[in-house]
Amino acid sequence: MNAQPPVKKGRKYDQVIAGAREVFLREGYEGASVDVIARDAGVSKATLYSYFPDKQALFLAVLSGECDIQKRASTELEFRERDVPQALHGIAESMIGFLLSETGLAIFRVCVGEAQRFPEIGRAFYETGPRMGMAMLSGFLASPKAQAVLDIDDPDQAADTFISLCRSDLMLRRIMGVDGAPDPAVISAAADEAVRTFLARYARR
Amino acid sequence: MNAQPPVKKGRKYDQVIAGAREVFLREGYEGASVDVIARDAGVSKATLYSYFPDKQALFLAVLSGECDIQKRASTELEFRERDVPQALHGIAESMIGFLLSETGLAIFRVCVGEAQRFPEIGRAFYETGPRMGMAMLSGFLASPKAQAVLDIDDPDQAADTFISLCRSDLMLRRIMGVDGAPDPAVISAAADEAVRTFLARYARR
DNA sequence: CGCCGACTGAACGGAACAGTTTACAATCGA
DNA sequence: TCGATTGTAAACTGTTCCGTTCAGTCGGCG
Repeated sequence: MNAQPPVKKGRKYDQVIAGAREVFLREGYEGASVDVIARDAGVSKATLYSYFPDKQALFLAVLSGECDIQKRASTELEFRERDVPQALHGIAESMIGFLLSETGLAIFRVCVGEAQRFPEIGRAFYETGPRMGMAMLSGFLASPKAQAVLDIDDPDQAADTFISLCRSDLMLRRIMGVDGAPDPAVISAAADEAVRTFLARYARR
Repeated sequence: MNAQPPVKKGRKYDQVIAGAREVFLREGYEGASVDVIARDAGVSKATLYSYFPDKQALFLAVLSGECDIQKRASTELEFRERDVPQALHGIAESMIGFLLSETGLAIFRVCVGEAQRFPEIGRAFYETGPRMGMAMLSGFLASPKAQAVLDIDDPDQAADTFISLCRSDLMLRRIMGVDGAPDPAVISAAADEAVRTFLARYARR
């Protein structure tokens, strides 16, 4: 996913990416037509094809950008709260919030749908998103500060458990279009529930 | 999803469905072409169109069938093990096994990809799959036998937690194509982990 | 000014696709 | 054996789509 666009000739590059992003995330790869992308980006098709050799390259460029965003979001998780349970609650809230956000869902949807056709996309999504988040969280769980309160042998396993608890029925209902946008109070309650279960398993006693 | 095919005229119906199933689950809705489906089903395109008015109806018929299968799988969960923790382990194993199976993944993938375009499919998947499984599990958790061992106020919430624990990083890696088919021992270990966390939260003490 | 690179709009070729039609063959009940 | 139902192969229609081409516009710069 590190293939830079061969040359960034002109000033409309960002515009093309933005339009493509919107259409691809809305329609998927097969569903998106290059004509629609060009129209949506406010750019002629000729211009679009001067930046990218074909539809697939454009798609990969868009997804690569989204993965970078995910990566940044993961590394910005805030562990420096006063209190370990509070820190966990904060992490759970921001994770759930991202998972249920329109953007987070759209990326997930497209990656699921296209991971077969473009294996590198599935890989890149996993590495920059869940894997990165897990690594961050695992690092925190292994820190002396966390270990003072938590009894964790396998931080990776524990991080997996924590994230799984965040990925609850709520997320499934959003993905499947059963629920609409979530109430912040609902997110907070879900985070609470996740932290309670996690502490029940891992709190020192 | 209850719209029956208008009439089941002839003997090739099942053949058509089988072919369509294979292609749709492999390629998604947009990716699947009717010509390929017909060829794959060993049937002429004219025959196909004598059973179904259009591609969309065929797609809905296939997914409707898959949902029925899911439903049956959910209702067949086995709760009558000697021991509650053993029962939970068995449930976790069969859930994880299904989630990671080629079939389970394919249905999930297609539903995620098409839930936008066909909202009723997202709904139907959720109701016949996760919702149904949750209801079964919730019923078990509320039963006197389980309540003797478990301290559960909100069985639905607890069922959600249990299922979330089953839907771990393992599933994500499968969906994203990072991992291949899972080793049964790995599934058993994941089930173990899920049950341990669940019991830590809900076991009476 | 005159030049040049970026961009446009529109058209086009060729392919794929959904769905229809037609002319013909297989199957089967009576 | 007959006739009706069911299926087939292949061509065909009309649309959509990707990717290319080209004549021409625009804005900046020497």
